Amino acid sequence: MDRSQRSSEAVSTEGAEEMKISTKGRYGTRAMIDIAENCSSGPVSLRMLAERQCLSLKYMEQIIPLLKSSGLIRSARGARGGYVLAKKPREISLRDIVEALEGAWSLVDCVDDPALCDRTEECGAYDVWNDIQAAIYKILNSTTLADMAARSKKKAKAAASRKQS
Amino acid sequence: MDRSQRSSEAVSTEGAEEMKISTKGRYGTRAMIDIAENCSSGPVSLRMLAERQCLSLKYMEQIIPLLKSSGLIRSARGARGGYVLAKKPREISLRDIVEALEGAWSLVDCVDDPALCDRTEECGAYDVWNDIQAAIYKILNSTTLADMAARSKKKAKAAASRKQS
DNA sequence: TACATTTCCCACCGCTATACTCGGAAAAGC
DNA sequence: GCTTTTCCGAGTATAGCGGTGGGAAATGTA
Repeated sequence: MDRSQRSSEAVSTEGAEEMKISTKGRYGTRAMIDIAENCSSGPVSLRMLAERQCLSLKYMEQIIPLLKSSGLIRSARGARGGYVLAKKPREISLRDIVEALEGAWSLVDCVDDPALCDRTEECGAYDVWNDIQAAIYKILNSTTLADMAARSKKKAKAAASRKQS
Repeated sequence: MDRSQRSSEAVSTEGAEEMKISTKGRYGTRAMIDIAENCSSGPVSLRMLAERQCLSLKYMEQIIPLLKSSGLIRSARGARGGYVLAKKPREISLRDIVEALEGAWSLVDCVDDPALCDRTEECGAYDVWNDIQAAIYKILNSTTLADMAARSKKKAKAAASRKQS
């Protein structure tokens, strides 16, 4: 039980964890924001990223490939290597990111594939699930990495000036 | 492998089940709609409900208590017993139902309890998670059981007339 | 050329939740 | 007294979550 190298956010183990964005999704988007903010001066290594974001390096090594295989980032191996964005921050939506990390997703299966449930024709709840999913996707689609990076920068600045005063 | 008594919707076992409304949530709301539609002529038994909705009786026996302990339905034991709504359909929101079934819920923990993550002050993603959660709750709050029951009835009628023609 | 850094790959692990099934007791109407 | 019903507590198989750990291969730098 070596607690000296505490990593990440102290995952809460107390009940009812269902229907959440997983750490994969959250850590991954944080990684994307971090890369967006730091890749202007060359590739960002996972070591630095994990340190800055206070995340487990080994765990990130597992998450990052998902972003790469979806074509959101590119990698450079070897010393001074790391990751860079594959597109402009404006052109990467949060939906791209979440979908890369958590897979194509639906709130309930029957919304995506009505064949799974022969009751959609008579189900009074179906429409609501559909509405909720649409609302989520609307936000996911309209939020870009550029938006989030800007927000992050703004917050950092605000925090800094608060410290100074 | 007794497949003679096929129940429910054939839970898909193929990957990526994360971040969904669970069967508890879905079956439970369907149960509520069914009770709303059928309790005018006396309590509805789980046997009938499960049959109509094509759900496992034994599984429902486990889900229904959640709705009862949250005060959404009342029970009558013994023969001719069953369940009735404890309030008017107008006064039961989908949020009440989902919360009874899945527990108090948040998309990501730090949205509900910022103490869990000391980075909310600088996290560029936090606001988005918050927005999404708000959008979901807006729909959950504004949808009532009466709405869903009405929709269900309308759909059933449409289906029937389609069959007739 | 040696070396440190970095991505990459694969295996393993404990834990918890999901989605059930099963058996039986207690209540209540007929 | 019999059947119908709720009620209660166990047990179970499977899979995902959230990691850790051990290396191999690439690639800049001294």
